[in-house]
Amino acid sequence: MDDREPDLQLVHLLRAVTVELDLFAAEFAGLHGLHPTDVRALIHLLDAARADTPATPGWLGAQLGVNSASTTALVDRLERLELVRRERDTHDRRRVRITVTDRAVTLGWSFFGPLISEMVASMRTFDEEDLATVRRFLLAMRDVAATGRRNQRDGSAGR
Amino acid sequence: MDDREPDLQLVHLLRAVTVELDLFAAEFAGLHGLHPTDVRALIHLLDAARADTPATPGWLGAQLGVNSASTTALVDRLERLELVRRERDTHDRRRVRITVTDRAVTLGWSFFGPLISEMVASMRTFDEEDLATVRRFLLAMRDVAATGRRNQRDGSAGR
DNA sequence: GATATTATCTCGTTCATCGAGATTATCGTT
DNA sequence: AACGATAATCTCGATGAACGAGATAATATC
Repeated sequence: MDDREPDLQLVHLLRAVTVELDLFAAEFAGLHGLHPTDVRALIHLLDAARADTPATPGWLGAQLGVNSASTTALVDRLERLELVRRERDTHDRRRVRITVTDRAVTLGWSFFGPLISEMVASMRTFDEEDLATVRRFLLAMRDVAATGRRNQRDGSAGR
Repeated sequence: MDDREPDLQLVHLLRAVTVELDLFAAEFAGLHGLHPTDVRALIHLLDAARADTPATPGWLGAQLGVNSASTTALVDRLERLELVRRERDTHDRRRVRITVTDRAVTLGWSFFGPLISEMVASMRTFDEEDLATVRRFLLAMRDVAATGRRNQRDGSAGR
């Protein structure tokens, strides 16, 4: 907490935020008999539904960084809990479309709703220019992490 | 990605960053035969070492949100990999101090070093005032998440 | 010095995740 | 219009991370 370099302080602060959000999700998972991965999956699926992006097991597995066997088991779990449904794609019948149920939307809202509301409320203390700066910052950090991830994977394959 | 509410966009962007960082850690874990939890533990332990905060199994378990049995198993794993050592506290002999080895520091640096460097470099494109705004923002979001987590836990116990 | 509290660990069970490979559907070639 | 090649998903068996319940040991409290 007493980094000389002010920039390092920010790196750790960013990480502290991710730690808190992860713990928040884990707390929710435990309370509802879900596993952390289930919650992460739910987030991505709800996002996809809201953006009208078609979700498939393959896509979901890629989002979460788990292999195909685990993804099948994951979708099985969510289906058993009636949070998602599997539907064969009519155009490409190798594909399975994962759709979220109303129950999942309700559950997700009960979970994220209060948190999001609080966050938005907290953002009200920032003016437009500040928020634009923050957006620029977060976009930069996301890209650094995404690029770093690719480099890590590819670089290690090369040794 | 096309939220009407600009603030919601920022919430999702913040989450996108945490998703990327989690995937980065998972990637690293897989490459080194570690589990995601091991990596998370390592981060906290390296932080504690740098800040000279004494780390114990109980403290570590609280940081990660896992129970005492899992924490014991976790420390066993890390000890077997020679990333940490257990040392009985001389003053309170119920306590075990977890200290990181040089190997852990090296490993952690090889992992986070490049990412942190890239992040710091990217921060150079922001002036002092911008970074102060971002710091204020991240502190606010961290507190919202931390408070929300407590409310979630306490509120559900009350029903 | 008995009792309660705190910190860590042990045991047995459950189930998420993995690697390898099977299955089914589609695409491009000839 | 049959062919191997590629793609998407699923099955199987094995491994081990995480949990709950409770044991053990040291310290604090009365």
